[in-house]
Amino acid sequence: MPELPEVETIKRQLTPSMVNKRIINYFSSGKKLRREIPDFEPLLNQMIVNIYRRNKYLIFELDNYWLIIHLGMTGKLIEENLAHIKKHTHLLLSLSGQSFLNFEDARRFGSLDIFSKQNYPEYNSIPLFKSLGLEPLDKNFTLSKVDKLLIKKSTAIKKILMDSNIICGIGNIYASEILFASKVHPEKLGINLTKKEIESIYFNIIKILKKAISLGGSSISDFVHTNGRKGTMQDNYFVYGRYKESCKNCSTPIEKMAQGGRTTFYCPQCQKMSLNKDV
DNA sequence: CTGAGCACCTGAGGGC
DNA sequence: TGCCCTCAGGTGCTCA
Repeated sequence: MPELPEVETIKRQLTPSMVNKRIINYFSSGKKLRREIPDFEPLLNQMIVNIYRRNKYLIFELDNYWLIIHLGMTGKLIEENLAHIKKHTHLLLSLSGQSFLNFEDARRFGSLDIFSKQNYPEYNSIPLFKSLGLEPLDKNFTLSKVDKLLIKKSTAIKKILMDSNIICGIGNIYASEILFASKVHPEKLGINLTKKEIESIYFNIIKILKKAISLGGSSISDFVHTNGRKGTMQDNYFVYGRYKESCKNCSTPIEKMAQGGRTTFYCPQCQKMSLNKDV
């Protein structure tokens, strides 16, 4: 479910209300998620110092630990005033100030991990983050770095955009939207992209992710904010989920195809496969 | 190195 | 009402 804008939205909503609160109790379903879940006992009496995001992971910095949450496809983090264990609650944190953080995940593709700060003083040294690529909203996400990464890959650009070891946080929705905005065919190989195409992709990554964040992310079926409300970026899609609907730019019916087991949406007119590399 | 296929799960929606 | 099928914002593994 959630891509960078959705996870960033959750981070921004949780930060003001959770930071400086103390974990005083917890409930764990004990069920296996993407991985076996850890023992949460060490979290007791830990203060939430800060909350970060890396790729699609939420990172809770505690006094002595890092609590790492991935929402998978259907994960939710809901703040509530009552302890309410629901059908798909996997972790319920009881916090000082009579508030509760409920992690629900129906499909269980998410993950919960704990690392000690003694072993990993900086969260970037945690194994989960070791091989991750560039953060699109960081200062060091530069055109020249993106150019160097894309131009050497003989892989379809859609798959490159979704590879978090190259660029972080772009999933199936935003990859399609970024390529439409950039007028690049999803199957064009990295090595065949022109300078102009790379530049356009670079700027549209930033523009579209920021726009999605400003709209509170996309709510298609599962994603909700920490208060249960929905984001509105889904009303602004140009291609995703618009198969056979007319292109908002040229009225051509939107096409879809499979790439790496995921559905890619594109406009066959606006995103023609240009074969020449240098124009 | 590359891509396709599949596996991990539950739930929603369509067709009959 | 029920069954069977397909599909879904993610990731990571095998195999050719």
